[in-house]
Amino acid sequence: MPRQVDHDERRRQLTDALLRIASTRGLQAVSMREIAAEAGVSLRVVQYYFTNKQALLESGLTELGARMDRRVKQRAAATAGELTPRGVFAAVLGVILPSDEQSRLDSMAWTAYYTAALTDPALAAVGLTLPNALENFLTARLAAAQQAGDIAPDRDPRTEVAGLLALANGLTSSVLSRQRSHEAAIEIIDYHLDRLFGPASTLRPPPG
Amino acid sequence: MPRQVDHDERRRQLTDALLRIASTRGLQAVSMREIAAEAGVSLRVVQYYFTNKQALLESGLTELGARMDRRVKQRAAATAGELTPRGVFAAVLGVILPSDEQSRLDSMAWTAYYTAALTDPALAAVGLTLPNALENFLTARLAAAQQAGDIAPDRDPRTEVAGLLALANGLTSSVLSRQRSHEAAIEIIDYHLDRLFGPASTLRPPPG
DNA sequence: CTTGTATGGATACAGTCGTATCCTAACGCG
DNA sequence: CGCGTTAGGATACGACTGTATCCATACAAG
Repeated sequence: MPRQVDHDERRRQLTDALLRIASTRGLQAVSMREIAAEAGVSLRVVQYYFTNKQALLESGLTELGARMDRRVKQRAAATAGELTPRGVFAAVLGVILPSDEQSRLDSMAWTAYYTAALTDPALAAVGLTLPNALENFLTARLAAAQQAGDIAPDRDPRTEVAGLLALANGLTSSVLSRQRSHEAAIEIIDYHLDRLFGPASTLRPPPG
Repeated sequence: MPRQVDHDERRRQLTDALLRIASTRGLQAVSMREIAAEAGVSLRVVQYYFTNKQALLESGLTELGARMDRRVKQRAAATAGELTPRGVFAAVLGVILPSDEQSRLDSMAWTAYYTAALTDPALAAVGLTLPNALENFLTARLAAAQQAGDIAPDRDPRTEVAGLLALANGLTSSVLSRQRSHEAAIEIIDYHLDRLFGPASTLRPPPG
C-alpha cells in the first residue's frame, strides 16, 4: 500500500472550510473551488474526498449538528451536580442562541442550511433529525418534571416545548440580524422559563 | 411617442414571477432567464424593465413587505368595530404565520430573503424596515394598553413584543418545515396572548 | 406620410459552475 | 528493487450565469 492519508481528517478539514464560507458569505458562495481555496488545497483534492457537491453539503450539515450536540453536553457537564429540569432547558435553549463569535458563525450556517432545506428534500432529511430529537428529548423531560410536580399539571409538555424552541429559534434570527443583543435574548428566554418553572435555580434542591 | 407600456404593471408581473420561483424553488433558483420563462417573456424584457438582477431582487423583497402590509390591514378591517389591544396583536401575529397556500409561499420567499440578507447588506437594509416598524408599532400599542390598565404594570412592553415576534417567526419556520401545523402554531400564539392579556376577546368591551 | 423613439427579438461575451479525464509522483509491500 | 496502488496536479467539457449590443418593429407626433 502506498502513502496513506487519514480520510476522515481530510474530510473534516474540507467540511470546516465549507462551513467557514457558508457562515461568512452564505451557502450560495460555496463552490468546490472556493472550498479548495479556503482549505488551501487544489480542486482535485476536494473532488477526491467527496464524490459530490451534495455529499459535501450534507457533511457540512451533519457537522453542524455534531457541534451543537457537543455544546449541549459540555454545558451540561460544566454545571456541577445534577441538573434541575429548568437547568436542562436553560442549557439547551442557551446553546441554540448565538453566544460567542464561533456559535454566531455556526448559527449563520445553520440558518442558511435551514432555508436551503425548505427547497431541498435531501437536506431536509438530514437537517430535521436533530431538531426533532431535541424536541422529543425536552418533551420527555418536561413530562417527567410534570409528574414530579415541578410544573403546573394543566400545562401541555409538547406545546410548551414547541413554544420554547420556536422562541429560541426566532430570537436567534433576531440576534443574527443584530436587531437584538445576545443578552436581551437570554433575558427573554429566562423570563419564559420563570413562567413555566418557578423562579430560577439551576441545581436540584438538596433532598429533605 | 410610440407604443407606451405600463412600466409599473410590467415590473409587477416580473416581480410576481420572481417570487413564484423564489417561494417554490428557492432564491438560488432565481435567474434572469428563469424569471423571463416564468413570466412568459424574453430575457430582453426582463433586462429592459430592471437594470440589474440586484434591482429585481430588491423589488421582490419590497413586494413581499407590501403584501404583508396589505394582509394586516385587511385582517384589521375584517374585524367589525374597534380592535382591542389583544385583537391588534392577534391580527399582526396571525398574519406572520402562514395560513393559506399563498401566505405559505410568501413565507417561504420571506425566509429565503431573510437568510440572504444575513450576508447581503443591501438586502438587509430593505428587509429590516418592515420588521422594525412592526416592532415599534406593537410596542407603542402595548405601552398604551399598559397605561390603560389592560396588562399588568410590571411587564416591559418592548420585551414582550420582542418575545412575541420571535415566537411568531420561530413558529413560522416550524410550520414551513411541516414540523407543526398552522393550527398548532395559532394555538401556541393564543396561549401566550392569554398570558399577556386576560382571556380572549377581540372586540373592545362596550363602555360603562 | 414620414420620422423618431419606445419596445423587445436575437445573439454574443466573459465568467463560473460541477464534473470528468489524463497523467505523474510518492510510497508500502512482496 | 521494482510493482501496484493511492494521492493529487493539470486541464478540459458543456451548461449556465449576468450583462451588453445590434437590430427590427410598431406607433404617436409632426
